[in-house]
Amino acid sequence: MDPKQDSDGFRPLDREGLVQRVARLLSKAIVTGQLSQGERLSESVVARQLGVSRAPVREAARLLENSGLVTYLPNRGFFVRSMSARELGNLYEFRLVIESAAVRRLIRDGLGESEAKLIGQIEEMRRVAGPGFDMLTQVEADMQFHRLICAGSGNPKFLNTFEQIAMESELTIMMIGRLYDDAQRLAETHVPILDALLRHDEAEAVEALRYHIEVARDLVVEQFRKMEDEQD
Amino acid sequence: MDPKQDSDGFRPLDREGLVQRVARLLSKAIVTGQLSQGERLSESVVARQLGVSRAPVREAARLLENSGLVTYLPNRGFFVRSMSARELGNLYEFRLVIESAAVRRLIRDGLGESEAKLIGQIEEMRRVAGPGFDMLTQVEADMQFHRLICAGSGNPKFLNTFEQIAMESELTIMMIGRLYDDAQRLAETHVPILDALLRHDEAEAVEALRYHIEVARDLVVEQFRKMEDEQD
DNA sequence: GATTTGGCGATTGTCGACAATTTACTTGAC
DNA sequence: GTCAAGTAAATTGTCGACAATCGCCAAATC
Repeated sequence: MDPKQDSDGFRPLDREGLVQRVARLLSKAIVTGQLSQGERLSESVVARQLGVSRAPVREAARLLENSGLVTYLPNRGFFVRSMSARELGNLYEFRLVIESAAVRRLIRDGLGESEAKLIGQIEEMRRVAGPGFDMLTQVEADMQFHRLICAGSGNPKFLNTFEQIAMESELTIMMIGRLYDDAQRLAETHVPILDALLRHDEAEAVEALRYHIEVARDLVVEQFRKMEDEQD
Repeated sequence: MDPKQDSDGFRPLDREGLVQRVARLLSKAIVTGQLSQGERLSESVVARQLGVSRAPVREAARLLENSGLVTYLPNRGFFVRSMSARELGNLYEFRLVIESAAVRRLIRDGLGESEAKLIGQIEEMRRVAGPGFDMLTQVEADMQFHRLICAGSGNPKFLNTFEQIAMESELTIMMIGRLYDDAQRLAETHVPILDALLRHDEAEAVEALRYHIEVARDLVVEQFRKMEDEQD
C-alpha cells in the first residue's frame, strides 16, 4: 500500500468545521451587502436562521472580528463593521506598508515559483475584467495577485497580516458597488509591478506598487465620499 | 498554585469580562514560563483550575491565538506556541516594518503629546533597568516605548498589529530567560530613536529604530541558538 | 514479527438552559 | 410637556451535559 502522495494537492477531506462554514456564510453575506453596515448581528437570530446553536455562531463572529468585518462591543454584541473615509485611508496606508515590505523580500530572496503564479494571475485578471463577470470575481482576482506577493515573501507574517485585512479591503470595495467600469484599467496597473519584479528592480517595484495602491485608494475613497454625500 | 495575583499593575476593574481575566492569567502563565512551550492547554483542566466553565476559557484561548501565544489544531485543542529561530527572525523583521512605518507617520504628523510620553518612558526604563526589578517589568517597560510609537502614529492599524505581536515578542524574550545583564545597555539604545524623533529627522529615526531592533534581534536569536544547542 | 483493525479513554464540538446585563418602555412627578 | 426613575423585555454571559472525534493500545490477521 503506497501512502497518499503528499504533493501539492494534499487535501482529500473537505471536512471543514461548522464554525468555518458559518464564518464563510456570514462573511459572504457582509461582503455582498446582504447585511448593511452598522447592522446588529444577533447571535440568537443567526443561530436560529442557520439551524445551529449560538456557540458556533459566536466563535465564527469572533473570527470575523479578526478579519475586521465585524466589531464586538462587550455586553452589546456583534455589529457589521462600518467604515469612515478616514479608516479607509488608514487601511490602504497599512496595505502599502505590508505589501512594500513583502515586495522587497520577494525580490531579495528571488521570485522562485512565485514568478509563474504572478504571471498567471495577471492573465486571470484580464480574463475576468470584461463584462459578464460579477464584481466579486474581479475583486477576488485582484486580491489574489496581492496575496501571491505576500505569500511568496518568505515571511508568513506578511501573509497572515494580509489575510486579516484582505476581507476588510474586499468589504470596502464591494461597498462602493461599481468599481466595475474601471476594472480593466485597474487590472493593467498591476503590470508595472510584475515587470519590475521580473527585472528584480526593488525601487521600481515598490514605486509601482505605491502607485497602484494609491490609485485604488483614491478611486475607492472618491466613490465613498460621493456615497456619503448622497446619504446626507 | 498561588491563590491571588492581584499585584500586577493593572486597574482592578470588576467590569472587566471574565474572558479577559482568563486571557490575562493564561498569557502571564505562558510569558513567565509556568507553561512550557508545546504544552497542551486542556480546556477542562484550565476551567477546573480557575473555577469557571469551558466557554470563557475557550474564548480566551482564541484571543491568545490571535496574539500568537497559542496555536489551535482542529479537534485537538490549544497548545502553547513553540518558536523556531527562523520564526523569531521573521517576527523581528515584521516588527521593524510596522514600527518604521509608525515612526514615519509620527514624524510627519508631529509628535504632539507623544513627545512627553516617550521622554517619560525612557525615564521609566532607566528606573527599572537596574537590579531589584524582575525581567518582566523591564521587558514591559521596553515594549511600552514601542507601543507609544505605534499608538501615536495616527493609524490605529499600526497599534493593533503591534499589540498582536507584542505578546509574542515578550514570549520570545522571556524564553531566553536572562537578557537581564544587558537591560541597561538595551535601554540606552532607545535614546537615539527619541533624539531623532525630537529633531523630526525621519531618516535618522528609522535608522536608529532599525539598529535598535536588530541589536535586540541578534541578542535574542543568539541566546536562543545557544539554548537550542544545549538541548540537543 | 509487523501491520491492520477494533474498541476504549480522553478531549473537543455542540447544544439548550439559566444568570447577568443592557435596552426600551412605561409610569410617575415636577 | 419634559425628565427621571422603575420595570419589563430582549440580548449577551456563563454554565453543565451530551455527542462527535481523535489518539492510544490491545487483539487479531497475514
